[in-house]
Amino acid sequence: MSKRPTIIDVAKAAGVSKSTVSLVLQNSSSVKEETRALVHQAIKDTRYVYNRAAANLRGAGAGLVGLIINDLRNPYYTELAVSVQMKLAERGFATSIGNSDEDPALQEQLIASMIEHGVSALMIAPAYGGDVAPFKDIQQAGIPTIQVLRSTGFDTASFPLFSMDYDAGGILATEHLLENWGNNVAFVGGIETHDITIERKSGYLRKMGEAGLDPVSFHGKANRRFGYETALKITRDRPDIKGIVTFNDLVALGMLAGFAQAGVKVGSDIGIVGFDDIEEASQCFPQLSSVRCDVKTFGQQTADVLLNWVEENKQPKAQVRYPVDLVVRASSSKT
Amino acid sequence: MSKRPTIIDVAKAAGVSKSTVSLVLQNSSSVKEETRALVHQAIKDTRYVYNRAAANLRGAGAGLVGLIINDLRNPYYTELAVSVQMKLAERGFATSIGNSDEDPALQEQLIASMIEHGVSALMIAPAYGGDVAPFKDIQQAGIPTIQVLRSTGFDTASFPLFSMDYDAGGILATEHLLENWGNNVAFVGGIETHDITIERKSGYLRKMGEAGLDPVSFHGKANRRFGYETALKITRDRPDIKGIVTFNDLVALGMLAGFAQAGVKVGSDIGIVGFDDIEEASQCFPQLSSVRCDVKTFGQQTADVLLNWVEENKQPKAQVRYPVDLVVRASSSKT
DNA sequence: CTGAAAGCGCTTACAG
DNA sequence: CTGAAAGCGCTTACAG
Repeated sequence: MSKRPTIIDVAKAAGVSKSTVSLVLQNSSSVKEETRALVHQAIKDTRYVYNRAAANLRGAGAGLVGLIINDLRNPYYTELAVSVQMKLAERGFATSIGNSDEDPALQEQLIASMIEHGVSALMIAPAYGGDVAPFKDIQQAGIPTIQVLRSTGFDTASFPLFSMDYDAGGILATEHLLENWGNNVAFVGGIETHDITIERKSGYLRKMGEAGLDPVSFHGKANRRFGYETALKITRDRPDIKGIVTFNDLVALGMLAGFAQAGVKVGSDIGIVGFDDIEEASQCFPQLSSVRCDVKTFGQQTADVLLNWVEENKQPKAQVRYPVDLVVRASSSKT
Repeated sequence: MSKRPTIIDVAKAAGVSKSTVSLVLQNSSSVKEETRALVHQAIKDTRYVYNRAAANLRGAGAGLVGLIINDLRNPYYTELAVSVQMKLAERGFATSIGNSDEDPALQEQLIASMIEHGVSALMIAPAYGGDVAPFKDIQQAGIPTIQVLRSTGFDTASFPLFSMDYDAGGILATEHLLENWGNNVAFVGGIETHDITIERKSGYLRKMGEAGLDPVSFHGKANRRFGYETALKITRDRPDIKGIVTFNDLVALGMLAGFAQAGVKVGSDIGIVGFDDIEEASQCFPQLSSVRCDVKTFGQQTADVLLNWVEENKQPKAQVRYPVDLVVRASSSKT
């Protein structure tokens, strides 16, 4: 009741030395099956709980992985965080999480905190505009770290970048709209200078260029509100635009609301394709066509890669891009 | 480069003993200002990083708080998790997170993991149907723990319950619909047997009872899909229903899509009130009336209470309910 | 206000 | 296959 039992208590109860208990705890193969059973019974009897702080101090891994996300409220990143956390748990690791809220200063603080806590590895969807200093600290601490879903133009040799083939996604969306909704196709959403916007827009720009068409874009925060406002603006100022590729589904969903408000029928008056294919895309009205970025599978596999790096010292490739595809639904199917 | 510096290295650099360094690290008031400055300089020079594992082992708090959520993908809980995590970070605590995915077995595993990691406190939005065993373990480990947003009928003396006044919310929503949309008001969503469903429905049942009306309910998972399907079903089978209180906004948002699909105009043919007032409620079309449960403020304040429990040993009250109010928007304003 | 000493609960070579 | 011993990097009384 009073004190947490230690391996010494377990050792006494099992009638072995504490080293043996430690070995059993680590699933070492050099312990007789019989002894192992004895120890496990003693663990139950004493209600022993492993003390990771002590183990960690002595050099064992902390069994904790840090996950830092630029915007955890965005369902795309929520899904990433959940799939990563659940995969880590499956492999026996706890997850320390932090939302940097797109703020490099907060991100720096989170990184420092996680280093202090001795995380075994780090996965970061970075905020833009940060300093390199915290990354230097990570490097010095020797913590395996993967950047995900957003490039910051950062050293990918030390910090591999795992992302999606956004460029291909932009091509698919643009081709589809050009074929079905004529030449006036616009790109909506995303801060113009961010690398991820450049990536998600590149396919659109290329396709428009190849077709000899002038690209039109509306840049801004990648959220519902911006989509909503831009839908109203397009209705008012650019009724000639008939096809829209959005930076992400959130923007597209906001546009759905805006066009509904304005009385424009999406799917017959105008075609829209989102980006990410979050769950809601198939559950709104009209259902939203979207570039499917299967972030759940992405999260699981990337977590596996990171853990393999930790456990087997297998350093991943400097850059990996997962494929994407286009899911066509009512928002871009002429009725 | 090779080895992480320790307080001994810092002590050498500063020309003091390691005890003094430790004292400075803990902001003890019994160190001369001059010495303190010396030590801080040495910390910078040596690029020292505090080793929490060692501190923790010696009895200091881990500086880690565990957060276990039944459904982290639900935006209401995402917002809770984010606001809690950010408040904890502000107060110098890291957050270990786990999504139990409504699975009591997973929840049990997460609790075990967090106890192992020596969390200083725990906040749990519980899954239903769990065993008491893991809670016994928490109790034995003496970890301050608050249950949030969902009651499980569990011992609130040991595990205080912080939630919202759902009952009052149900009353507000029902009164509003009864006044504006006639007597045929239904309740939609939520698993019938869950305590939280009973709480969120209680105000509706009472108001209907007082008005001498028969309640009508459609129970099921609290998600968009169920809302969508129920909207189609109501259109087909119960066109007499003119007002709807939903279990949460997700269900209401699904109904918006379903009614749009069916050609029923929400806000003129039928009135809907959601529950939670997640951000999307004000960014969909038509905008959704909702019972506002300010989960962001709730999360921040509850995190503060939990940390005060940890740091000042102030045990919170057994049960606390935050007030809610009704936000009326287009979905229930007759046009 | 600061230093010397003990000890937190583990893991890791090293013997046997 | 198992035991005795050292030590990880801190904190905490206890002297001075």
